Amino acid sequence: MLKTHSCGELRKEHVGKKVTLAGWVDRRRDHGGLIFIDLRDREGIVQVAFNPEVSEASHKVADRMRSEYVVRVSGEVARRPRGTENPKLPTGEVEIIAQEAEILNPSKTPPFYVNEDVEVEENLRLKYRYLDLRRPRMRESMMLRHQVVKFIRDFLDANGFIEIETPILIKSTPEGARDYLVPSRLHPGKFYALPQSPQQLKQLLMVAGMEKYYQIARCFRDEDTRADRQPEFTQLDLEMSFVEEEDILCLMEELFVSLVAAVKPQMRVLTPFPRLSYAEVLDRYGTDKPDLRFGMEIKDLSDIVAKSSFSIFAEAVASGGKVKGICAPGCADYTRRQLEELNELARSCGAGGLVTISLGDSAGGGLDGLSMEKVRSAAAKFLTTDEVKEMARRLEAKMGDLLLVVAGEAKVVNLALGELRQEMGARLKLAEPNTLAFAYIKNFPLFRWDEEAGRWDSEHHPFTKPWDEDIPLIDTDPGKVRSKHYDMVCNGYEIGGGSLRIHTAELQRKVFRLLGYRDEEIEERFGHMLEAFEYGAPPHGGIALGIDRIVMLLAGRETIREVIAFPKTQSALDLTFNAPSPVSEAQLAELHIELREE
RNA sequence: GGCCCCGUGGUGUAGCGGACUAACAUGCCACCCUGUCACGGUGGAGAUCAGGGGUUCAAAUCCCCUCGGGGUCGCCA
Repeated sequence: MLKTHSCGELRKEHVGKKVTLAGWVDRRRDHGGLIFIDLRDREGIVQVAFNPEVSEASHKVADRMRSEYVVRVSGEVARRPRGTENPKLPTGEVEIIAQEAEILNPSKTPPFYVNEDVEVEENLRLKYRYLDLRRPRMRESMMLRHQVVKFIRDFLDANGFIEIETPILIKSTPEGARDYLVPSRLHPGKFYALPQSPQQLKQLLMVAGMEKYYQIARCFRDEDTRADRQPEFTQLDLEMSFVEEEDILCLMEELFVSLVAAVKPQMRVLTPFPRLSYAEVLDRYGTDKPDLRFGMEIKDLSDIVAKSSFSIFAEAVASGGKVKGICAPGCADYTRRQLEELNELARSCGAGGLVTISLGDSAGGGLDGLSMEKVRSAAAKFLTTDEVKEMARRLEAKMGDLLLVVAGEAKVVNLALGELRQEMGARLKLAEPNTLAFAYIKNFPLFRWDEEAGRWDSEHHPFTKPWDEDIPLIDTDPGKVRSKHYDMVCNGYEIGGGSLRIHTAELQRKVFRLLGYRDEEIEERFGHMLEAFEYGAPPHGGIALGIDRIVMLLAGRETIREVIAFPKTQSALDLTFNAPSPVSEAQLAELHIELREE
């Protein structure tokens, strides 16, 4: 090794030791006589003092050093003179008195600060990702990610799981997300596809008797990106045989509780993880991935205003819709402009509009003193004091609060209020950043009617097991069939999902038929699964968790790009390599591909 | 594909019709400086204001188009 110690590890116990360090120049302070270099490596920073009276030669070398030069320094670890210790550095009690120094490689002036944590345009960071990754924030992200994956592997190993790799070149299945395709050289006109997830493979591993499988699996989906979505991403994929739903949910709960305690002990995990039904979360939070770090629940007000002379409310109820609301605490003094923004948000969700009801000013106080003079609302003249009081009471409001009420079709009302709840939660900073509020969402419908295609579609995927008692409904009322699927959510993100799977060919075939596949299609696309299920497939189930999103939440970052070493842009470009790129005519010819004019 | 936001020295920002010959901070270069640690001091270089077109006596500033980036809806079984 070119070094005997790492910069970050040196403490006063090392005083007197002769050490050799190698790393990058984080900062240089030239005092004319004395030169100080903050030397940085992966583990941290230590100050090196170049004194011409100690070593004329190395002082000369230090004179040429600049930011991000790669240098090697030998010298003695010394206690810093009294009064010059730096409490901001873990190594701040000591410094290296340089005796020898060499520049291993100079550096151009970096295009952005490596030694300061300032915002830099993201495409510049991505182009020079190798410099960006030197910055402390990114280094911490990468280390955290490593610790998370390491912990998961150790945990699952201790619980009897074995890690098995599955192919990256596999078969295209037109259902689900758009596939990334790989042309075959040996089979003209045929293509492999990159896996969207190892779903079928892990089920076959259960048929194979592996009983407990997991994989840190790369998955590929050719769909548009988001802050929490990339074309390729990493899942913790796992599957178990002979399990019931709670076996998996409890195991994952144990995993996360111990994981957070190990890698982020300063974060609080709310336990036990609540199990909520899909219908319930839509009703109470307006989304299937609620942020449960704060309340502000959506309440049904339909019965209160069914007979109201405010026709928008009364008519919504009369035509089978709902009137629901949330309470924004302390927002009674919101300006017209602020209220209009919220109205706009509600409309963008498809709502006809938003009715806001300000309860007095921000003076606070109980509802007893509420009179219509203190109510500010476009609907004020149509509402009675009792109606407003009742609504306020149900929403657990007090004077000074703002009621946000939406009327219309239940689905739209929930969606709009869900968005408003999220928005108000963010504005009022109701979500504690160091808290992780996990929950399981269960009892999804198995099928959803696809208007466009005019047929039933799987809510998740066709291998999900229905409730036993609902199986007859597949023939009579598919929309009522409940599934054995569960999602794991945390702080408003869906971080994973799984299910118990169908393990008999008979039931699997029945589901495929409902989804509109002809028998020969079923054979062509899923024959391998159906046949496998005829050779003693055990009951099984599993879950897949988004590693990128989990690390993002643990790192407190806004996008998964912050926890991926080389992420892609929104338009799926890799700016470090400039991928995708054209290929030569020869390469195309070998793959039997001819480009067509667009 | 729709909608929204952003693009000004290397970096991050200010300027939002005339006082802009474009400001500030930092970085960079030179010189000075032996206890700094975001060292300090003096001086200097560095910007066709993303690109194109238009309105105007006058455009970084207003309008249109294009490009690039981000957010989001659709999409993500």
